[in-house]
Amino acid sequence: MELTKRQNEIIDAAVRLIARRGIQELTIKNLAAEIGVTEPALYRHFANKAEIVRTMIARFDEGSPAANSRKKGFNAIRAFFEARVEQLLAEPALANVMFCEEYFISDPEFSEQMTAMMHRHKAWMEARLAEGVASGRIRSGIPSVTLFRLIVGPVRMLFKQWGMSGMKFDLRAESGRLLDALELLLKP
Amino acid sequence: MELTKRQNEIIDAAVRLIARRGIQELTIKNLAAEIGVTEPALYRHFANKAEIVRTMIARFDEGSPAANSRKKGFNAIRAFFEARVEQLLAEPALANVMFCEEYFISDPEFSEQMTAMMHRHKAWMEARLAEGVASGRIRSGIPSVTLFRLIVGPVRMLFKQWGMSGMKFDLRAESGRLLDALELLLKP
Amino acid sequence: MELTKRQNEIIDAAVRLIARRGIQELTIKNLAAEIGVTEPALYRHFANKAEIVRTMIARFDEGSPAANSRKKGFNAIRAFFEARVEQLLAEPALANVMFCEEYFISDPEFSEQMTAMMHRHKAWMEARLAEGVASGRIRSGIPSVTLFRLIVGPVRMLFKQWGMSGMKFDLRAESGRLLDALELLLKP
Amino acid sequence: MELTKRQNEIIDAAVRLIARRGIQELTIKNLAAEIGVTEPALYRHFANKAEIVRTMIARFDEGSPAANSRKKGFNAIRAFFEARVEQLLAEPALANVMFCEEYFISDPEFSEQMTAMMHRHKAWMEARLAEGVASGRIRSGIPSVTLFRLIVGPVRMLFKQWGMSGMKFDLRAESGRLLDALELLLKP
DNA sequence: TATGAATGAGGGTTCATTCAT
DNA sequence: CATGAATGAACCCTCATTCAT
Repeated sequence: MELTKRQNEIIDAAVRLIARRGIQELTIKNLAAEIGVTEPALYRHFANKAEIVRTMIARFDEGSPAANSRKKGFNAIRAFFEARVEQLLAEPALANVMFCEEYFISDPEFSEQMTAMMHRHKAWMEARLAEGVASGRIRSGIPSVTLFRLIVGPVRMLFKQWGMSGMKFDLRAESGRLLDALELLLKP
Repeated sequence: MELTKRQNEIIDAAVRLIARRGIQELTIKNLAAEIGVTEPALYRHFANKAEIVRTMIARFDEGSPAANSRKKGFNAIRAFFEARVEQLLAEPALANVMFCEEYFISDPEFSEQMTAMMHRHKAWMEARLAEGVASGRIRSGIPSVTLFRLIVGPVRMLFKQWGMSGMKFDLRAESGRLLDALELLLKP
Repeated sequence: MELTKRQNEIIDAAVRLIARRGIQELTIKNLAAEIGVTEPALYRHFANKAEIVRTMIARFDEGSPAANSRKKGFNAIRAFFEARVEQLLAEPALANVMFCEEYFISDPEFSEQMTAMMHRHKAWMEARLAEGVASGRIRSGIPSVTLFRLIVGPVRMLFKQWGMSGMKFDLRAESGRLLDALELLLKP
Repeated sequence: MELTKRQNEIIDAAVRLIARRGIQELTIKNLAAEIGVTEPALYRHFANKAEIVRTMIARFDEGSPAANSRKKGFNAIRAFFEARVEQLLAEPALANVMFCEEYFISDPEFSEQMTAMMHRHKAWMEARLAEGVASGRIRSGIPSVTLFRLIVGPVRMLFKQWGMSGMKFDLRAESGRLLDALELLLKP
């Protein structure tokens, strides 16, 4: 995804706006004011509001950890989430963006994009889980979709709580505890 | 919470609307149309839109499992979630309502209400977890907040996936598998 | 077509607006101002601007001369146009409305409506022309579509000139001369 | 009228745009896109949009038949319209441009230009009609303005129908029939 | 209890045009 | 000669809400 400087500025402003004031305040007017231009100016850089939001989601996903790591099994999963934690600490506003999905459910284009993203993540994670099971580091006998939920569910909840709490607790420490517990529980 | 017949009708309609068309479509106009009255009619029964939403959330929580069960430890937690599953199967539209929290983050009154609800649930669950640890049926050594996330995170994710998938999979079976897995993993 | 009092007021205002300031000035804002209400008020009475324009055209056509006259042949045609002249004299603003067709060409719904109207008029007139030919009062040998153009073309041009001139000449007298000439020329 | 190559390109694009998508779609943005330049580029060649439209109308009129023909009376008129037919067949897009007059009624500058054009045509045609009456080939007794309408009205209607029908009928044949009929009817 | 009519505020978007580069 | 970026004004339309009836 190639974005111009201005496009990135706009996406940044959108993220800030959502973080500070909630998704409902993400209006073209507020966005323009946040950057210091008039509303029509935004339309030189994006065709419409939907495109801004879609780009925001895509850019967020692109900042996603490289899957070409050499790690395997649970270690790869841990690395994935640790990278996500660093991403959030670097740009805390993202925490609130992560959970706007429901807002866009009615828009089929968003739904499609979000579903595609989710499926990609799920496929990747199930591959890592399979590696773990194969190498005897992760229990067998639990359906892979259940395993996926057991891991991703708590992590998402943690990220969300951190965002909703106003980043008031130590995300790195808490996510460390959570991943340790997960690793422990999943051992055969 | 005492609601008149008409008030309940309105809340029902709101739930249906969110379920079918998403939170963005919950407008006074659509709500009135859904019931078959004009917009001002709604203001005879609720002071404003915020009150409708607040009442909806509260009513949803009220349908929450009785805490006065005689069960203890993980059994109580399992019973809690099984009751939630039955509630969802009885009124599937609720699945999509459960996850509108973000939408209301910016409104301090909603935030307060939601936070209070969450804290109540958390306190109750930590008490049950403590019982489980005491009776030796649940591992010790994991911080209670982490335990809470490990349990509630996956269940919430399951409910959400069910709602977003259009109720396309067998919720009772999947939640059974999830709770079995959780019980297994949490055993010392 | 049943229109409420307010709907008729709105259509009247639209006609006045077009007459005085041209089709380009027919905006929701101007229309609302012309009636003395705010813009959203219009949307209680019409779904959108297109519906206003479509209703305007339809109402204009409805004021069209009764086809159930007992007259036959050219006499019926003459009566038709004389009635149109009286309609225009009674509401001169209509003259400018008659010729906005091009403006709406791009909108398929308008096109359809206009085409249907035109076809109806044409069918009626060709029937009258056939009567005239049968009774020997109108020359035979000229294709009916050509005859139609020979009659309607000049009349439309007259109406348009009257509108564009700011109603500055005696429409009744000029249309009398035109119809006399037409009758004379068409005689065998 | 001296136009640069680029100016002619712009006018051509304007004509195409109106022909294909209607007068409402003649925007600076669409015009620039049609040529493949950016919007400000157009302002190197024309002072503003009004000038583009005015030039378009003027160029259309310039392509008008030479009045210095040696023909007289109805023959001259027939030649005039036959030349117009050939002009339209050569550049069919013009058909839709011919009838945008109403759109510009509100603009006094356009009105003036259009009125001047019309008056010129009318004066020329009345001179030809007078020749015809003098030589006994055209009936006398019909006011010249009425005669003008009787001739120009049907022809304009034919051109317009051809444009609106998407050039779907044989314009040359139909105009031949129309002119034949006119000549026949106008004979003393 | 409900309605018809209205409103102020604001939504996203497009317009012709300008200006520095 | 053309562009990228921007703008003021205006567009149509929807929002939650009010008020007289």
